[in-house]
Amino acid sequence: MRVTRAQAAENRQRVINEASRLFRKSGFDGIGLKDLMEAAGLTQGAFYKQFKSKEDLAAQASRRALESAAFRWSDAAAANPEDPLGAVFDFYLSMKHRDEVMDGCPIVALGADAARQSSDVKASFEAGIRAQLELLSRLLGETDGETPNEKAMTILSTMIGAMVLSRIVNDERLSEQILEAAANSVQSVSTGTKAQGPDAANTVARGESV
Amino acid sequence: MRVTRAQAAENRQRVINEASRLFRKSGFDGIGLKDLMEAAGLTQGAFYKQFKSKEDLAAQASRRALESAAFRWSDAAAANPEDPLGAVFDFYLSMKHRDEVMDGCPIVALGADAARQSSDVKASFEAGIRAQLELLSRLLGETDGETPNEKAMTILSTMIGAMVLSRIVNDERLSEQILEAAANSVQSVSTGTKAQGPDAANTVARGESV
DNA sequence: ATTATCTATAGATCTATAGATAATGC
DNA sequence: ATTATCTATAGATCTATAGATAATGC
Repeated sequence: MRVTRAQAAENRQRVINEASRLFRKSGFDGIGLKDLMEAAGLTQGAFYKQFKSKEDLAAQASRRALESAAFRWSDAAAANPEDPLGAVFDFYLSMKHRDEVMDGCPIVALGADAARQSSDVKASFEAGIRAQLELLSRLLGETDGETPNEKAMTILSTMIGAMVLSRIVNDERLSEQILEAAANSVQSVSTGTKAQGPDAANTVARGESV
Repeated sequence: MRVTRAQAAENRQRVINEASRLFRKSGFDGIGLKDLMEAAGLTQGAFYKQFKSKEDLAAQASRRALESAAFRWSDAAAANPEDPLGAVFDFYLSMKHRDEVMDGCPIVALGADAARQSSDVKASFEAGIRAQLELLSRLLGETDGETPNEKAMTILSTMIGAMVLSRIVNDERLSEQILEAAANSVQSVSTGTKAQGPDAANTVARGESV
């Protein structure tokens, strides 16, 4: 039954990865150790050789989720060198992102939960939030030393709030409108221009050619 | 043991009120029926004469929480007829609000949870969100018929996102900066002016005299 | 010899139901 | 007679631990 040290380390990573997805889907309290371990192909009994407690896993999984989010952000930015910032907004504020809770932004999926968790979990989130603020600041061209940048904080707040709202409401149309309004807003905040009419601004926010 | 019909109705309201607070504090999955009923001075056994299920109570309590939030918004607006919108921002984006989870904005406290709940719970939230959007639109003087208003959606997103973020991070200073950045932003979006320097804008956002 | 994982289980807690009780409401 | 609440409990599930097992690592 025992496996190699390398295999055990790999198993541990798989548990953390699955947990980072399943916690986002169900909340920290919405899924048990049995299901978390089974998702990684193990049984519940193996849990406590790898983790101190469920809370410990929550902190590890949160860190992983936020690292994964950082990758998605920089991937999106890298995919469009013309307008990296617009690409980040475009991907983040999309219906696709709204519908993929398990792989989407952990701040949206677990934000309310995280505020109630241990300081370790919150530390995982804080590190991820700082990373996103720094990326935004850099793309805004406002690395004025005094990080975190105010404009970046505003933009991140708008993005997260919009995604939270768009996931709560039943009305598909309202959900989409909220995302579009946020896209227009962050776009105009980032360019320093005043918001245009919905249609024009929306086109810009979506990165389509004019 | 039986009580009058009026008393029973009152008991029911007390359960809903307590639940609306305790769910915000602990999440829908973070508190059980036993504790919810005891908070209202009853025992667990009385629950199912009043509610169909825990999920049913979650929907009722969500509605109550959002109604209560609506009152706080209009109270804040009414308290400052000179600048009702600024008063709403001021109260919402305050450290006090950040620290009073049980009586604070349910969208922030339960947003991530609500997205996973039944359609009934989401309907409770959606109604409350629409009410807040309408109040914001009205205060913005943009009741252009086509509700919900885009500016209102952006402002609400920013407020909610900022509060979510400010509650997650351990660092008190960062937490406060996020709220201040959001206050500056929503203030400048609502007045249509471009954001000023942090200090000046902050003064305005806080409603202090210049 | 050590140990990663397994099966099994302890003890607590969760939602929901059943039946008793005592007061209301007719 | 009806019923709001109570006590008690069923049955499921949760976190965490204990001891067995079988393979690794020395």
